[in-house]
Amino acid sequence: MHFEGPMLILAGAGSGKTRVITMRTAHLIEKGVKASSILAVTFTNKAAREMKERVRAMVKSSKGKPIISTFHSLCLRILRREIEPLGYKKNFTIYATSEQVSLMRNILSEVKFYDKSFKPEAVLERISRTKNDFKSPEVVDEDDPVEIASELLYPKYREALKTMNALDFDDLLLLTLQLFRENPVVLEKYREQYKYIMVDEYQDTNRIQYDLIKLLAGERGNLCVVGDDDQSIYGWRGADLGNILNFGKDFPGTLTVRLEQNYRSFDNILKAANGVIKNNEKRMEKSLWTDRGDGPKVNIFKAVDTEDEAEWVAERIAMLKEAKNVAYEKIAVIYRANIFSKHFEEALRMQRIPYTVVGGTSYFERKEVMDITAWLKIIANPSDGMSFMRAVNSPKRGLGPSAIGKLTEFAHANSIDLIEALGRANEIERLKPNAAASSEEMYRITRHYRERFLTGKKMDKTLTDLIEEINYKDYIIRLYKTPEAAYRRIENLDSFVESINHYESVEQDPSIQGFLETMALTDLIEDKEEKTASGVTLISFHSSKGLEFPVVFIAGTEEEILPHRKSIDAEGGIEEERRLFYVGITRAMKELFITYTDHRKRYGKETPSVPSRFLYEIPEDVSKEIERFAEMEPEEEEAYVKNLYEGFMAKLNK
DNA sequence: GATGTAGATGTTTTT
DNA sequence: CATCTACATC
Repeated sequence: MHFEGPMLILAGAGSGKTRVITMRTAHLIEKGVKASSILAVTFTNKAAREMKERVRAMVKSSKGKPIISTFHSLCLRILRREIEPLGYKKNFTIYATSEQVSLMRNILSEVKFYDKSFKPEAVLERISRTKNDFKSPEVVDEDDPVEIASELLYPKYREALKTMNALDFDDLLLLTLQLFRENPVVLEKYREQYKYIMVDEYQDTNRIQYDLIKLLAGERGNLCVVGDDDQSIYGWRGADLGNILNFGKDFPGTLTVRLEQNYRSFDNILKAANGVIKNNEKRMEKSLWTDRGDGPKVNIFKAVDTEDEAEWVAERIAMLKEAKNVAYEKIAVIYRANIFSKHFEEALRMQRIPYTVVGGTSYFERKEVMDITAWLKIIANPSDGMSFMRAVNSPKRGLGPSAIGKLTEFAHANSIDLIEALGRANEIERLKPNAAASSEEMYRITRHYRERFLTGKKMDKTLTDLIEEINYKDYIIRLYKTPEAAYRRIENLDSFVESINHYESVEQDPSIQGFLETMALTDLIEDKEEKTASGVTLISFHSSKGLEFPVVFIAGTEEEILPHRKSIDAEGGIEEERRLFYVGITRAMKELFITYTDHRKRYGKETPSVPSRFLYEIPEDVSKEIERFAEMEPEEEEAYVKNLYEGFMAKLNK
């Protein structure tokens, strides 16, 4: 019901965070606030989508729609309109991670810095941190060669992006901030537009996001943030816990509300979670409670090794299904690193239990999708050099390093982009006739499809024709030896064409650029997978945030895994790892199993495991260490033995 | 351009 | 141990 002025809602896990934001939005509109002057910012597309749906259900459509958007989409929308004073053109391209990597690789080899110790990824990570913390040059660690190199490489990287009229993810936020700082008139315009601002998952905001929000809220200070300091798990990505801890100081007159009632979990689970998280020093005192009753105790199981751990989890899942008829979809296995999924995949396959792995390679990181996207990108933004290099090589079209070198030189000398250089290939004297012909051919293709994408409809047909024209499918078939592999790739391509079709049908004003943006900012496969996902969920702690499952297994609760080896010495590392564990525990609604091993193979070597220090923080009266056969109902045991037998048979058959 | 191989490396990843 | 990558060799 809060109306104006700054507000902080400390919302514990399962306390109805999203509900609070949507209700307040509806309430504001009811009080006469214009819907379009309300801005709600989230981190994920999923959260934004969910919120949109809930608001739509609560607010009459005649009242208009509030702006509900992720940080990145919001900034993108602003930059599309306002970027020119910053020296970019409006048709800029967004570079995804892999494109950043190739660009950095180029830069490294150009500067002759190319020494194996300089991984483009490491340099980029460093640069990203510099961008996000606004880390000033004086704090450079002189002993760290990557840091020193990054100082040198950062300007080159920026410059390269700018000539290609491209932005990386960080730039979306950074340039928007720069725009607001340098351009009071523009800032004022957006301040007038967004009079009521809400931020979800505030504990995950980084420095830039904080500055952006603060600038937008301005004097008015109608800022309402929702978050849980105990669930801040993205410190390594620049999230600054200080943002939420100091909110009251930053915004005088803040009204703070704590939501401590949990509507998700049984009490024993909550007590375990509270017992763990209270050991953190850097937090705001709060304690979750529930009126749901105790529920079963938290089960802790010690497995012999990783294989045993995975098998036990799989058997236990089979048992839950058999004896209690728990649907697989209600069960999740949570682990520290994605690499651990394979153990569980194997064990579940053995038991013939269906599962879905969350995370891993995303859709637009797939080669075939990226190749075709590169063509679309040079069509939308001819300055995009990285995409040009990619397109020209997939499939190969008679333009090798030497021809491209000459083209680049020519483009540079005449201050034109590479596409234009292709069209004027006949003016380049040293270019071989074959290369010149290939150039003109490629020029013709890009021109032709640019024309069609700009004027015509049926983008999916145009795209299909483009794929045909460049003989892409033949190239894929040649590239992958087995027909199955090639087939899978072609299927992916078809679904890519399908997604452009879908895009065109839902968008009011579809364009090739709009499609590329949707692609860059949302994982196109997201919606699709959400509907088809079935079976047991295998997921990392990080990805599990925001989700809930009736039954949860937390695996690998050992020193050097949770807390992870690399975070033990890091500043604040242990506390963040503890929050990770806390997030995992609070995903469980009814039953929670926590496992660890006696010994496991590490880098090929058998090593004894040490139970995680966090295990000892779970109060004894809410947990129990269970034995293989212990605490089983008779029918459970029967099912268990039956499954054991079937699992054994499956192994034999395999 | 395909294939083989030594050598390095081993977290989390909202966009 | 398993996987990736850079580089050599055919």
